[in-house]
Amino acid sequence: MANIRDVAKAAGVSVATVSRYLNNKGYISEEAKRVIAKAVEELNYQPSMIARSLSTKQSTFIGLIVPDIVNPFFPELARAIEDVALAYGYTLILCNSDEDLEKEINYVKTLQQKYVAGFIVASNHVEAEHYMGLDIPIVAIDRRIHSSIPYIATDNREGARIGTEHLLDSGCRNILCMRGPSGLGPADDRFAGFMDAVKGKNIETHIIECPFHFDIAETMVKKILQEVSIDGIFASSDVTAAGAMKAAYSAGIHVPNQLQIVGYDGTMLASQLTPGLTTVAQDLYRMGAMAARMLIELIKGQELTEREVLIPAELLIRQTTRSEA
Amino acid sequence: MANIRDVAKAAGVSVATVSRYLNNKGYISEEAKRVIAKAVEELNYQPSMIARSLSTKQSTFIGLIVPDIVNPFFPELARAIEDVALAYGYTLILCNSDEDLEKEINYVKTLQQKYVAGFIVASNHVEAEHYMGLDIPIVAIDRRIHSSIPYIATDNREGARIGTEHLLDSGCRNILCMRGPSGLGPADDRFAGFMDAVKGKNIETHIIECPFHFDIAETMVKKILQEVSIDGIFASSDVTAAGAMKAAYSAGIHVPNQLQIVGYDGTMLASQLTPGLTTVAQDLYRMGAMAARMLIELIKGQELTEREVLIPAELLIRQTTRSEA
DNA sequence: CTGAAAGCGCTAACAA
DNA sequence: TTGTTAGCGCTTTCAG
Repeated sequence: MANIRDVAKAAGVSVATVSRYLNNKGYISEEAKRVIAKAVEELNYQPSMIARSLSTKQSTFIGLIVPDIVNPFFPELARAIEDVALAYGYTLILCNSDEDLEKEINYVKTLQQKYVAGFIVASNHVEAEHYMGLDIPIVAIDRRIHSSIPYIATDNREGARIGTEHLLDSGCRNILCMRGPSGLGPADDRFAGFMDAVKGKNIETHIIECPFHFDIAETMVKKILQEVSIDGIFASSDVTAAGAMKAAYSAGIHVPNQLQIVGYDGTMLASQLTPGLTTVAQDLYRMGAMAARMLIELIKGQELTEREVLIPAELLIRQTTRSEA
Repeated sequence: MANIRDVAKAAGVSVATVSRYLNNKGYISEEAKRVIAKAVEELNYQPSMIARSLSTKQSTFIGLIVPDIVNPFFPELARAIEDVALAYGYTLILCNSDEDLEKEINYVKTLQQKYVAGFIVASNHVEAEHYMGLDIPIVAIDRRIHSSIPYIATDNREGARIGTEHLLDSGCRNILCMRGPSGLGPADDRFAGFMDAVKGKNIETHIIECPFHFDIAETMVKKILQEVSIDGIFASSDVTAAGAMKAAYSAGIHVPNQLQIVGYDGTMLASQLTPGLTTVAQDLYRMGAMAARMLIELIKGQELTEREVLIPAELLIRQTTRSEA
């Protein structure tokens, strides 16, 4: 591959001029532009980003750290981030942390060595010290990792309130809340939203804590259905809602006639289940795109107008609830 | 951040010696090793991969090009690739091509500028010329892009045969085959496998071509169910199978009592549907891991023992079929 | 076994 | 407006 010197030679100018041309910096005569453009074209020249990075100490890589891309929550996020990154000339590095602190720290180190321009992190380590002394811009997504780090998420509390209220409006009076792992920010917020909705309403509630896992959810709900009688379930994820649907099916309980269910997340899964799952949808794409935009502003040294942004959730009514009048 | 010169100075040796130490190259006295190790430790030194890349013209980035990471087929693949990449010291760059040739070409160019060590491509452009003159190792996954490019996929034909045969074994005699887009390698192969299974067996078959899209599948199947009478469906993806399940539900047709369905892919979706979807599972993780291993061998300049590998598919029997004796 | 020095390709003063 | 040149941090001959 041709390098900048070849281009300079071919165009009969110095490398400095070529560099200026490439970066639109400083004055260049029209004539110079012309010859350089021609040389670039002829040699099919493409500047080495590596050399540029070494020289400027900047790069066009963005590191995305997620627990596991296989979790259906993350691909859409990643997609959005990738889209805006691409638009701004950045490329995305994908890292799966498995919620493993050591792995995460390792990644941060590795990417630092590779001069990443910034990080977008969906992680939940409270002791996020390894991000602090980094002097690389960071944006936290979905989960707040530190007060000093800009953060963007869905308004989980309000979303859960809306979802639960829908259950109430649909006639449920005896509700099971499948809350997510306590200590996990979004799970706690959703649980709070659930409580907001039922408080003082003379509703009988049952609370279980259930990880975001299909099989476990199915098992837990199967057991619950034998023990108590309920007419509604608020699950704090689509996956656990799907587990609940299966448990109901096995128990011969008809959804939504005997039991109504609302999920949370608005993933594809919810729309592809039979019957279609009513769910509180997060605008994942918007969330990812916004995070990417924030990060890029940070990278460019701009001040953020908002350091914490909450994106509203939206109720998607489908067939697991019967919205009565 | 400290650089190699700082380390050399602190250790009282030359940078060359430090470099040798870092790369385990050439002879170094035990004494030198000791002092350098100490200096590295004290300065918390981490070599700059960028500088190293510039010098060696190699990098530790692997580019993964997929149509869309949101398609549930790809995350698991990406995960596997990332896992082995990480194990070998590489990091993964994620690229969504949207099946758009221009976008794909652009990515290839961009990553070339960033000195990627190799590509893993899941794409289906027959005119894959832009990959040819690249002198960067490439491995194709799921879809064959060129005879000169190593390729790894599931044995789709055999998988489809097994899935269809299961329908036959379960008593179906009147089968709808929802084949994928013709011209697409895997879709064609699966269709061929379906035909292999039914040929000469006095089975009534109906063939429709259906993109891998839930809503479209649902609509098409709804229509079919009104027109003809069938007792089995072979869908060539889980998503379309899910659409078929929903169509059956709307039509009041019981699955599996009146209609049996088998999907293809073995995604999470299949296991989370109610009833659980019988499906032909691809070992996506294995496929991805193997692709990554092949690529890394290529990067290291080794010869591949096999340039084309087919991974067997496995039938996962769940509740949408009634395996009779 | 070790060190000096010449690059890798590009950017950014500084001079002209 | 343009060119010269000194780095960026590391690798790699080539002498010693």
